[in-house]
Amino acid sequence: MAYTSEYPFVYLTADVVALCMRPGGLSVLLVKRGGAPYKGRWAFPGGFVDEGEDVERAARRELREETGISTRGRALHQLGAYTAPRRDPRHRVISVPFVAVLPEIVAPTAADDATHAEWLPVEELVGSRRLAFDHAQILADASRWLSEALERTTLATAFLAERFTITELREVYEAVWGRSLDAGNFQRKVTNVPGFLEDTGERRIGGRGRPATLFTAGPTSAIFPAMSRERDR
Amino acid sequence: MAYTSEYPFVYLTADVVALCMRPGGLSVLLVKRGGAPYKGRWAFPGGFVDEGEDVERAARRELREETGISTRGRALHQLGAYTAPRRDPRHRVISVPFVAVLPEIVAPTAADDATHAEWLPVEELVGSRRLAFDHAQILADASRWLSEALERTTLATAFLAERFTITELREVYEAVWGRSLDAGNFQRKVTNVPGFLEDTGERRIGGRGRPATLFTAGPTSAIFPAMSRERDR
DNA sequence: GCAAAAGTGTTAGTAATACACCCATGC
DNA sequence: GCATGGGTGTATTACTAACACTTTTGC
Repeated sequence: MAYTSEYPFVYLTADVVALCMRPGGLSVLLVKRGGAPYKGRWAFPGGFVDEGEDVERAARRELREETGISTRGRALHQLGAYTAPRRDPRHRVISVPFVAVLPEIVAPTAADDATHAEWLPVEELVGSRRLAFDHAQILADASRWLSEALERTTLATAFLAERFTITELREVYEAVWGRSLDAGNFQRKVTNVPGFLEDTGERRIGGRGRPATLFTAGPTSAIFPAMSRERDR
Repeated sequence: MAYTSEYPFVYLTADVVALCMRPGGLSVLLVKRGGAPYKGRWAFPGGFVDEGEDVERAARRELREETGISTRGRALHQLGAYTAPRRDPRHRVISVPFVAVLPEIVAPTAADDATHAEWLPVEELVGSRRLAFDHAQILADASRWLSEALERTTLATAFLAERFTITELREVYEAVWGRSLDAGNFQRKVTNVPGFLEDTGERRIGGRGRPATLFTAGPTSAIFPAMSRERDR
């Protein structure tokens, strides 16, 4: 099938910046490129949007096809659009990346086209030249967006299993913000936001020290007043 | 000139949501569409991005061509990308809108293709069906973005002339947030943010009451702690 | 008992709110 | 003087930050 046009056009791709917490810290799901351009570099799962296909749907489809990971029931956040004329050396390709926050569960499966997918720590990638296209910039923008989202929304719970402790929640904040938080003050803050956390009445057993209460995410998505990240900027 | 492709493609447009303060409140610059689709409805200035052209540059160019208004030296903020498959009934066209905040100076000139441009109050447009394409959604998103930007950044000064009074600045906040603010507390807040306002030493003459001090915008772009918009959400 | 982790109490400091009140101008 | 709008003072309340302290478990 061939397409013709009297005017200049562009190709449209959807990418997924999938994030989760792993022992090495905040990590992002990447696939190693098997072909040109940027062969051998890492890139976000993603690909061309089909004719008539919704961009967010395309992002979910590409993630599933390339890594086997499903985002059913999870919100994706559109980061914007990356449109620089030469970001892809072959054609003008514009990318609409979506951020997906996932709990640490699923290992990616072998990809469909002989590439392979892996979780890599965000911290090791930001300054490096290991990412293809403008994906280092997209990752930096995703990271900044996430930091700000954690201030005003309850998104941090999306990194955790259905039931979690307040310490696990605090560790998400500490990993994303790159600083330690006072455990006592954090406890008080999050439990005083109505609808943020729901007490299950159960305790986590088996750890050292006093058993922690298990919570589930509540119905609220906004945190007011915001979690405070720093005194000055 | 004709273009061919073996894969589905899209057209890329850049639009400008130009905002300014007018007697009727926060207003947006619109052009009346002279042709199909949506003939007779209002739309943001904008149009197709040229081959190899930067999207932001295209936005500035289209605004200038259609309304005569220059955005030299002013920051544009990319709102994201609007990509729904049927947002334009003719072809798949994706729009990258940019928000421009302008002082109340320039009346738009006659447009280049027999359409005409006008400033219309945002408040009258949000619920109405007077806008073409998905521009009502884009305007709502721009309005929300602006409200949030005024909390954390010094963007409000971009609505004002080079020299302005604190009351004029407060009126910007009141118009965007749709609520009145305590004049005394507002005064204290903005003057205590280092680098927000710079005292020119001059006074506004000719008004009623005590003459107000004239300020210029300072070098700071972030406000910390943020301006508070409301107690609860 | 002791270490470890969860969770509470306490105090000080900072900022937002409400509103009273003084200041400087035109008329 | 009086009205008008600019600007400051002050008390209250809300939240954050620092950190001491208590609770509850495993060993």
